[in-house]
Amino acid sequence: MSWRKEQRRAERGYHHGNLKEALLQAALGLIAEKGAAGFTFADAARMAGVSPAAPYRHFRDRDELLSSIAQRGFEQFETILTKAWDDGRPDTVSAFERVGKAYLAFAREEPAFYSAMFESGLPADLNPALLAASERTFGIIRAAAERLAALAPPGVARPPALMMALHIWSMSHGVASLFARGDAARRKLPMSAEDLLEAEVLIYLRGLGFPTDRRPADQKASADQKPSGQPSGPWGAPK
Amino acid sequence: MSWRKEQRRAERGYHHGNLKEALLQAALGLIAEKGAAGFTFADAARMAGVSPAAPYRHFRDRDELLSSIAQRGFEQFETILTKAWDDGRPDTVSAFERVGKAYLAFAREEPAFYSAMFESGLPADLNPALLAASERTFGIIRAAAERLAALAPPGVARPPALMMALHIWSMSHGVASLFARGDAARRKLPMSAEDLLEAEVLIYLRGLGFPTDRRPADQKASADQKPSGQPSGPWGAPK
DNA sequence: CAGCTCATGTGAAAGGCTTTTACATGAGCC
DNA sequence: GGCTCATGTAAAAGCCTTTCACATGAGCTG
Repeated sequence: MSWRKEQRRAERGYHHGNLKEALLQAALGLIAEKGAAGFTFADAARMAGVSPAAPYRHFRDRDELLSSIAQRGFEQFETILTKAWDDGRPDTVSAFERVGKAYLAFAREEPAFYSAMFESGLPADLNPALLAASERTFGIIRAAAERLAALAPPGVARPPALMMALHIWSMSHGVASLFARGDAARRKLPMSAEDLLEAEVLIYLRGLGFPTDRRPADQKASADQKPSGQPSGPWGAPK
Repeated sequence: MSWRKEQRRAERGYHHGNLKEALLQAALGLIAEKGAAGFTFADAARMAGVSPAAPYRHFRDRDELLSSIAQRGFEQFETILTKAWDDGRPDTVSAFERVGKAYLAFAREEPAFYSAMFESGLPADLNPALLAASERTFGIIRAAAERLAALAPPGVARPPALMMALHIWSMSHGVASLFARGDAARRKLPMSAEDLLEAEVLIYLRGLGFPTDRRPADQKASADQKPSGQPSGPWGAPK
C-alpha cells in the first residue's frame, strides 16, 4: 500500500512547497475532530503526505505547532471581534451585544481554534507572539467596556471599565465553554447559549444602572404598552 | 538500578492490596503537576510500584481512570458546595456568596479534579455515574438559585431559577477557568478572582432587582453614612 | 548555464506509552 | 492442605516523538 506515498511524492516532488501551512491546516482539522489532546504530530504529517520527521523543520515540537494555532486563533478572534464591535456603531449597547454573539459564534464555529486558545494548557510564556495576540484580543473587550462604562448613568458610582471587561469576558467564556461547544456531552439547555449570554449580560448591565429595556424589536411595541409596574425581564416573555 | 522495583515488591508482596486507590491518588498528583493531557497511565503505575500492565486490572483504559477521577471530583465538589450552601443559612444571600467562594476555592485547591471534570474533553455519556454526579452538583447551584429567585422583590418579573442557575454557573466557571488557576500563564488581575466573582454576582443580582448593598461589614458603617444619591458599587470604594 | 549552498525532506533508530496475551502468585475459602 | 480466581508480571506489537546523518533540488552566483 505504499504506492500512495510514492504517488503523492511524484505529484508534488521532493519538496512540499508549503508544508508549514499544510501542517497548520491539517492540525486544525484533527483538533476539531479529535480534540486538542487527541491530535498527533505524526497524523498531521501523514495528512500532508510527508514523513513524520518533516514537521520538525517547521516547528520545534508538537507544542509549538499547537501554540502557533492558538496564536492564529487569537488573531482571527481579534479580527472578528473588532468587526463585530465596529467601533460602537450604531450605538454602544447594540454593538456590545454583537460582540457577545460573535464571541459565541467563534467558539461554536471554530472549536479547534477555541480549544487551542483556551483549553490546551499551553505555557503562555513560551510564545510571546501568542501572549501579545491574546492581549490585543482582550483589548477589544476592554475598549468596548470602556465605552460602555462612560455611558454609565449618573447617580451611580461609575464602574471600573477593566472590571467590567473581566466580568463580561468571564461570562462569555463561561457560557462558551460550558454550553456552546459542538457535538457531544453538552448539557441540554432551555434556551440557546446566545440567548443565555445575552440575558446574562443585560441583567448585569442593568445591575450597573444601565437602562436595558431592550428586546427584539418586534416585541418592543407590544411590550411597551404593558403597565410599567411589572416590566418583563431580559429573558423574554413567560409563556 | 532495578533493585528498587524488587525492593518495593519485597516490601509489599506480589499483590499491592490497594492498587486501585493508589492509582487514583497517583493520577491525581500527576494531573495536578503536568495537566490532564500530560498524565500517563504508565507513570501512575510506576508511582504505585507496579508494572505498566497492572492498571488494566482496575480500569479499562486511561480514559476510564480519568473519568473515575472526574466522577470523584464531582462528588467532592458536591459535598463542598452543599456544605457551603448549608441550606441557605443564615440567610440566602450570604449563603449564596459562600457557594461562590467555595466554587473558586475548589478550582484553586483541586486543580487536578477541576481539569478532569471540566477540561479533559471526556465523552460524558460513557460514564453514567459521572453524568449523575455532575447533575447532582449542578442541582445544588440550581436549588440555591431557586431559593434566591423566590426572594426576588415584587415589582419585577420573577426570573426563571434555572436561567439564574446557569448564569451563576457560567460566571463561576468563567472566572475559575480564566483567572483562578494555580501557577503559570495566568493573567494578572487588579483584584483577586474571589473578589472579581463576588462583584460580578452582586451586580448581576442587583440587575435582577435584589437589594445588594452588601459590603464587608467593616466598610458598611462608614459607607452607610454617605449621601444616598451616590451609592458605591459592589466593587469597593474608589481610592 | 554550471556549480554551490542551504532549506527542506527522508529513513532509520532510540525510547516511551498503550494495550493485549499468556503465565505467575498468593489470599481467601472449603 | 489444596483450589480457585482476582490481581500482578513479562513480553510483544503497534504507535508516537524526537534526533541524526544523509538526500534533494530551488535559487543564487559568476
